[in-house]
Amino acid sequence: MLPIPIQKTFTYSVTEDEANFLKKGMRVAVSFGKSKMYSALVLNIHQTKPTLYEAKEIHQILDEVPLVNELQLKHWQWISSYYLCSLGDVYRAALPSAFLLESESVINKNEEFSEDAILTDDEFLIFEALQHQSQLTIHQVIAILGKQKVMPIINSLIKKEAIIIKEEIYEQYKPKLVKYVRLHADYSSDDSLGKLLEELSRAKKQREAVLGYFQLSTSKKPIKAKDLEEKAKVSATILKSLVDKNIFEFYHIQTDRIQFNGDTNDLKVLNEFQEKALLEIKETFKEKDVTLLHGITSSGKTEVYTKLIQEVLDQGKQVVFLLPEIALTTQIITRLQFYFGEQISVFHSKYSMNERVEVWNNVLENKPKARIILGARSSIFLPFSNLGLIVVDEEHETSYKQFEPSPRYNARDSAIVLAKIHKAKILLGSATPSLESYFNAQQNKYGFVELNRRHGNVQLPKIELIDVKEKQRKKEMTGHFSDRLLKLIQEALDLKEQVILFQNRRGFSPVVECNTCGVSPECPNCDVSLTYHKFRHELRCHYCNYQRSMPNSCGACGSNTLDNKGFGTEQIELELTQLFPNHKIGRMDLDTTRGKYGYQKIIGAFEAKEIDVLVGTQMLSKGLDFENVTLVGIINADSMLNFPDFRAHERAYDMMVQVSGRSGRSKKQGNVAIQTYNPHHQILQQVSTTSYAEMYKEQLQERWQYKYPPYFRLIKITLKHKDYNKVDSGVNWLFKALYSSFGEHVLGPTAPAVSRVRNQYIKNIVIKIPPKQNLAQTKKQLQKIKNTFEAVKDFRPIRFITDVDAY
DNA sequence: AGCACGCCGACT
DNA sequence: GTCGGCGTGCTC
Repeated sequence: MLPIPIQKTFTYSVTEDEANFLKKGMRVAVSFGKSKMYSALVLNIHQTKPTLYEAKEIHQILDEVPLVNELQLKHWQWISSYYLCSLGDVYRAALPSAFLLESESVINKNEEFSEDAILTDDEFLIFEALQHQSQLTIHQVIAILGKQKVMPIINSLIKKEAIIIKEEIYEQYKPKLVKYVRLHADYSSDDSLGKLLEELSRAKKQREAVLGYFQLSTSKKPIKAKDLEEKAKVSATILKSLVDKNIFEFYHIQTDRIQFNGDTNDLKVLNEFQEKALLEIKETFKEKDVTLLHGITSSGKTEVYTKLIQEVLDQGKQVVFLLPEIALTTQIITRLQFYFGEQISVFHSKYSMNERVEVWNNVLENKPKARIILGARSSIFLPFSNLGLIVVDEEHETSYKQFEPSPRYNARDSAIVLAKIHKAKILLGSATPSLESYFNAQQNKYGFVELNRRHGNVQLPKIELIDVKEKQRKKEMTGHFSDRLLKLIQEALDLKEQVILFQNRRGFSPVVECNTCGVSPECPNCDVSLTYHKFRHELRCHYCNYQRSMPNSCGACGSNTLDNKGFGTEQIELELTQLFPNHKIGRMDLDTTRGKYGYQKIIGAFEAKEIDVLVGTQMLSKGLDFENVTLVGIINADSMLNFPDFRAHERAYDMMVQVSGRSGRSKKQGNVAIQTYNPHHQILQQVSTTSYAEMYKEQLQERWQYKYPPYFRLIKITLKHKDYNKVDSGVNWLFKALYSSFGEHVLGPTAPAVSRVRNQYIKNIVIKIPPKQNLAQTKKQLQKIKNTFEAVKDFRPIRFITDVDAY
């Protein structure tokens, strides 16, 4: 199997010795195509010689033991067939990139060559460069010649025997070595110490280093060079000179990059409701593999998880704890480490390549320090061998679904399959379960447990709807704030409590519009208007990251009457600094949380009460736990409700209930203020009374009526190409073909809200699959149609994206 | 996916 | 005349 999006697998030949050594799941380096080298994964070892071609030999075996086990391969196979992508796609997504080494061609000069005269100018240039540098990569050659097409020149040089080309692969993973110090064997006896110190009587610093060494050595642990330097306050040079004098010697030990230092504590005692929930979960697990835990915000789900995890650990099994977003790991990891200490490893995309390799290896070897994996969706690809439990926290989160690139898998659903493969149990937890999961629980497919008492018996927050239209009429709005919301903020601040304000849109104002001609500046690559970001005084496209400085006058009519319409987090932040000049305002959105520690910095500052009011996008809603927050304000609820998506209402409900849940988590009852133009909207009413069941019932009925999940399955097909006409004719052809197979359940073709992104035109078709229709069969049929589509040469350049369960 | 081969436009 | 565009086909 190769890490490229091709359906086929390839057969290579191995020697008998190699065949005896190789096992399924090991990687082998193979050349593929003209020059490329890939790390392929062994899927099968057989003796059937291919008839139509000569199998190439493998280049090298890369692993001592299989890197991927058979359970994983089974899981990958399922993902590939369910989500309609190639196995190669899954392989690529599953392994840390360090394992997927690719080759690069390098050229060396042929020492025997001397007839420079027969070389052309370009060829000579390269040959010249090789006199100074023993080796050149293709990229370097491109840079030297300043042109793209270099292969003909290189080929010609090879032909003239001036250079030699070879493929070089790099082992990308570098183990981290820590330098340790020990005393040279000559000084091992006790009486030699005095002698040694005497010898060094004139080298003060070196003496200190030796003394420091003896102080540290009392603990009998190996001594790190760094620790000694610190302890004795000496530099690395001093140590080096002692090594040169054969007094010390250095040695290295390979260590993991991520280490936990700290104590562990006993699990918290559960309150009676948590205890009851735990018992119920265990009860459901006797019959069901999947159980849904519906626990209202701040009900202490995490404590229930920890008990369950402990029991699985006691059976010697592995545990996965899935989180929708890395933003959450910071808080949860601290909480779980509090109990489980170094048994936890964390795994997500912001970890470096090397760190991920280490976690992978620790799981593969079933090391004690990787018994619990806490991580984002990609954690389901780790090489577990005896999984006992998977916890999917915030199960309703849409970020469990990957959209780009392929495989477009849902980690929650894939985890359910993974659990089944391991015969493990899986617990889905949420305060606002997804309709699909709740439906499955109601249908008795999943076990179902509720936890509806808040921790410490704090009451759910008081939710208040504020009618913005009314407030505007009465002239009681200051900017985007109603007098009521301002009063609540002031009250909270007076009590030295913290406030969270939620505005689901980043930037300053989404639309800049000319008041004279009504034209707004648009992105040259995408079909959207640009968003104004005040901080850098520029316009930015949120789809392709195009940016330009804010123009002074309208590009269409030239008048300087450009005005901001709508608003985002940045503007709210600005208004607040003006309204509350004596308080610290913070902002948390995509723009302020870039980088590995972006989240941590802001969350940390807020926890440390360095920030009084935190303005943010939906990031804020995700399970963060701040004990001093007593007010949550939703600036504009309507933008969430008027989203053209069948899940808009469900999501709006989730989001509002989740943000509300950030208020009043520890001692006193919190407040929530929701500003809206439409306070009678049923979803807002349901939010204000936290009536999940009512929302569920109503939404479910709509789903049935309009043929949506959980009743109907959805497959979305997206076509992309830079030529509009091409996409258009392609999509029409495709629609006809699909229609003749699936009839009225094919919807489209439609252009998405943003119909052009990065200069590519986009068209969608959605296939709805009725409950009775066979899924596998449907996918097969779809695959067939796709093949026919791609056989039309006019359509071939169109990107064809299939997204199963596109929600 | 990546890469070579092959056929057409605008430039040293 | 060639450089470089991308359409087409193939990779064990």
